[in-house]
Amino acid sequence: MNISEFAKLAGVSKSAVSRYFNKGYLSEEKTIQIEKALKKYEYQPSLSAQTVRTKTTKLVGVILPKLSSESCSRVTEGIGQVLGEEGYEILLVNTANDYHKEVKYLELFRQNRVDGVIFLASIFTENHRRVLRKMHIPVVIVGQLYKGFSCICHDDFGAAYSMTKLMLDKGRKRPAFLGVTMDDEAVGKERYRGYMEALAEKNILAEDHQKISVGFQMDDGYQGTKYLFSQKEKPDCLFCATDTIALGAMQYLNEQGFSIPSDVMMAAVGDSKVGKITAVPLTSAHLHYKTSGIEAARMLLAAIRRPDEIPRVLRLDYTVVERASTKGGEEKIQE
Amino acid sequence: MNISEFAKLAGVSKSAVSRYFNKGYLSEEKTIQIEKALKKYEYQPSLSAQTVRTKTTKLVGVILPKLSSESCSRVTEGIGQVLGEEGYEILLVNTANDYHKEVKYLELFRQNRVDGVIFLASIFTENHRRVLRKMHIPVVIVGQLYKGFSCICHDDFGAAYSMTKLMLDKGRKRPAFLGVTMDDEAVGKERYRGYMEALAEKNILAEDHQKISVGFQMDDGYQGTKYLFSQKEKPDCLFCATDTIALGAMQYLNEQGFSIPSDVMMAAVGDSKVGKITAVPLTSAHLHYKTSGIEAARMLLAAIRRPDEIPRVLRLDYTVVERASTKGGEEKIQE
DNA sequence: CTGAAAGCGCTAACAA
DNA sequence: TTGTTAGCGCTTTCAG
Repeated sequence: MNISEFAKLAGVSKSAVSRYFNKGYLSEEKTIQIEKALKKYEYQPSLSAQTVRTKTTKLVGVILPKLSSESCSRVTEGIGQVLGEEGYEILLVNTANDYHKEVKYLELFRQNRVDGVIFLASIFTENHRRVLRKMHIPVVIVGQLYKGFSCICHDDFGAAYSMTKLMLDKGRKRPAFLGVTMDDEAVGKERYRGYMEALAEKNILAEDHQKISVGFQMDDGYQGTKYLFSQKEKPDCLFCATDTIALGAMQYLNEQGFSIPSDVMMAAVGDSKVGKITAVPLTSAHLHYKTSGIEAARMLLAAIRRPDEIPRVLRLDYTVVERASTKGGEEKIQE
Repeated sequence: MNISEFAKLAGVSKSAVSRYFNKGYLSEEKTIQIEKALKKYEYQPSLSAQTVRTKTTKLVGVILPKLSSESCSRVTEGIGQVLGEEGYEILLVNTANDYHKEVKYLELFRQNRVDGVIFLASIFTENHRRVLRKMHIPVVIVGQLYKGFSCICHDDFGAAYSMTKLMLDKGRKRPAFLGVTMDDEAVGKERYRGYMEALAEKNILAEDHQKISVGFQMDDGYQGTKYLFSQKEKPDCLFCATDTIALGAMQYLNEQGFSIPSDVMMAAVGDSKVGKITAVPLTSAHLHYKTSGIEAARMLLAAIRRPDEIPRVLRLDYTVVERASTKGGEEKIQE
């Protein structure tokens, strides 16, 4: 049923019906008439027809690299919460870590599909920059800092710094670093910088064989740790860029009979669910993923409503969550 | 830029442009003309205007109870994969376990928002039934069997049966059951039935105090186990309806000094990532979540293309994954 | 094969 | 306040 048909049934004009749904001027009499008809015929305006006229879709595109990752799904959960309250819906695309697809979907959204885009970013290429510059709808980037755009990011530097310092403050002298590609500014570079800063403060030198970059999977952490512990001087504490990587590291250390935290202290960033349930619970910097989603949605909505707003950056703080992997190992040092 | 403007720029008629994008009859000459203009002006047809005319949105609504749950995100991943290949996109709504919202979104989709709906279901109420009956677009239900609708589901009965039998076959005599609400047909009722069937085969009686229904969280598993082990006769094996619940159970058993599997064998259903990394890895029935998403998307697409197709049900098999929580505990019995 | 023209269902400017 | 009317950008007859 369309608006004309329904208007006739309700005994009012098309405009009255339109005004009813758009909260325009309407006498109580007609309002009641329409409401009565509504119960009888259950008419609903066509969103696409509305879109053709108003140029707004009430849709927000969300681009993410991987849905079945705890951090991404929590961010998306936050986004959905805010958007839902405001009558917007999520158009979700999962790029499965394919940067090619990221650009493709960005271009797709550039049509008239959505009113704005939230982009859970990992790595930026020249292609990203080019297509992002050409977007004529608001975009908010989550998880990375990208000059010239509105961003919600975490304090990756601070989180890594605190985690490393926590271990060094307990007397550990031979730290090792398990990170990810430096192409990832936030998780790769910033967390590396934080680690290095903590070492510098204690005048500890970080030699190349005490650092390694690996992939994001558990097994990458396993292999990386194997490498780090194949050196003649064994590390006495290990910083991991993510919890997942730390899990792999733990597995290797367990297999080799190292005890955590007495032989090797461990700390990571992310504070995912899994870190809490390992045999030795993992010390980690909690990142407020859901909050980042909530704030991203708010920021985007604001930008949609006043399109000439200048870009802004919101950096969310982290929370140190100390668990057994760095606790009570101090004595060992005193031996 | 709209089609008229672009057509003028390209030196052809609106219809020619429309035909170009819809693969209608068009001479090579005009095709080339349009392609040349396309490079220069980067015109893209408006999807909403297309929708007004064609009544198809190229959008599929996905309703799920919780995004940050491994099973849901894996299903959604599967859905996205198939849909992406076919040029459809996902309109995602997260109901946060609010059945009220499920119905609300179902109604929302009933407008002209989407071409079809995939519904990751948990509990069915009379409201669900009512609104589902009134949908005039195809719907596929995932994870539950619901008479009269197309469904993709798992063999919950079989999975629970196999897991329980696995433990009983190793000589365990005092099983206990940690399940969820019977309102959930699949996870609650079916897995309970599977458990009971395995017991019946061995002529083991299941007394009320050896069974309990709890929530879906880890702590619910913890509390439930506390109850089960507060009885005078301690169970020697424990079936859990989900891995998450089993994790909570493990935590309690560890704290109480029970050893797994020698004192208590454990098995669950779901085979989530976390079960692999616990101190004692968890035996579980692997459910093919991603596959269920893939098949749901395929089924929905088929229904969209031939709307008078009759409903069908696809039941996916499970895979037994035996890990340490049921291994090597046999000796204990022989004592 | 092509273009003109009608119309999808809606909103908004306008005059009443 | 209200109804009439002119489009929004597109697809799809229809006649050529």
